[in-house]
Amino acid sequence: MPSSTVENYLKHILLLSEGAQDLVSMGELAAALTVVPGTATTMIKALAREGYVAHQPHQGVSLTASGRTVALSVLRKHRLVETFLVNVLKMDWASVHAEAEQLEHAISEEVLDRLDALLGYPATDPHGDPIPSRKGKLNFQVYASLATCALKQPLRIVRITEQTTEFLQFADQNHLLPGSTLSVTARNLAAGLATIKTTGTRAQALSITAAGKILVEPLRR
Amino acid sequence: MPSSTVENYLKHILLLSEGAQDLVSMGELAAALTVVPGTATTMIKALAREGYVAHQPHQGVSLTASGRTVALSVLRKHRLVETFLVNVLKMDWASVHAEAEQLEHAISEEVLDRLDALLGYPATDPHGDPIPSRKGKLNFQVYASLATCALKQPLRIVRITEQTTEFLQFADQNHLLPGSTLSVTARNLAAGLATIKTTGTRAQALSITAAGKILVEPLRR
DNA sequence: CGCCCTATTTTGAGTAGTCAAAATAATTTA
DNA sequence: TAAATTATTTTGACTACTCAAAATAGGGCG
Repeated sequence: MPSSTVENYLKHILLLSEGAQDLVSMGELAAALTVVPGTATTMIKALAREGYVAHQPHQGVSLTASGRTVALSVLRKHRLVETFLVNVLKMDWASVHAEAEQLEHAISEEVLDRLDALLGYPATDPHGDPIPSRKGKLNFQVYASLATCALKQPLRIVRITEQTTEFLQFADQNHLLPGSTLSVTARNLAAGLATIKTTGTRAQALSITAAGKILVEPLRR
Repeated sequence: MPSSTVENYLKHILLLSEGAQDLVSMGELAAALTVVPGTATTMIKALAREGYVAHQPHQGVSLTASGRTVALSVLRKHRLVETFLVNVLKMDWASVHAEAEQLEHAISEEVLDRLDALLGYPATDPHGDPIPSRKGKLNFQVYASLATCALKQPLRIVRITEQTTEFLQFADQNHLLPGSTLSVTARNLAAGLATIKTTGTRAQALSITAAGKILVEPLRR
């Protein structure tokens, strides 16, 4: 049974390689785990010895099949726990990430399956992040973001790809939740700004960086 | 913030000193934690340095006020989690102990309070063990057991003081659950046996050891 | 092509927790 | 009271994880 440290390394490698399909560098991995780069290197060498990852020295790291299985199981736990905390315990959308970070390493598959049933087998967590299936299938879809989508088109928010309390609180206060509908009225790359208009509120400005973290799909496709 | 190892040491000291009010010996503590006695000694010296326990060398160990606070908080988490697993997730009465053993170290006070509310502020867990209050008050009551109670008196089971899966399954299969009513028809100390009669079933024999783990109160007092 | 900058890796050291086995203290028994 | 038994403590060593700082490797730029 992998330790929670090992689970964290594997989970973060999975998250960092989502989208970008090449190797995860020691630098970004160390930053994500808030350890110094040397620690990440040491740990990755140990994980490689145990068959969880493939390490190309000076290039980066990727998950093996066995590492991916572990990572997906942890991610499933994380996202189902978040869903439980919000939907059942009515906890604050923005604060459940830290809680789930702890619980994901302490919960058994047995408990998880019952939680899944209690929640009605949700496909995504409250932030719109897809929940891996019990068999380890991650329904990964490529969405446009508010930074890349077409202008003046009716959109629905499907996912917020940033879990910090600050960002989630900001999104909450500006009615930028999964399910909300809106459109991008203008975008100025030079100024780094996008202007959006949510249904029922007035137009507001948003940095391109923030806009890139909010994924959307065209309304009634 | 104490590590989960520290939490486990403190919790077990509390459990072992329940009832017996003198010091907890290194031997029983080490056995409860499944470590060798030398490990327990080393750890207890560290805990004493941090102010969680008072250590009388060669005598035993007891909790300080601060150690007791931590231990009660962990116990509260453990028992509320067990109650949740049984009452909400409908898990098996006999298997939830091991699950709670993990979760008790990963759950925050915030989550716990909401769980408490969801469960309707229960006073005991599914085994009849009292749940410490948020303020750290443990409603400790001295009950008779099937090994010590009066004969031929109508009784109600209030608590099972042994958490192993095997014992709980045995209790379950023989209708010896908290709330069940029964009476002890005979007892033979020499043979180490008690004969009990549960309402609606025929008489059955029980070892005095097992009987001592089932606490009861007289019916309609 | 060679130097420089940056990322990575290595080295040495520290913390938390554990065990095996030797040393010591306490208690029981004779 | 002394010897024997038993419990406890100490010692030395090991695993997992971490950091600080020195060494090294790549890639880009002049």
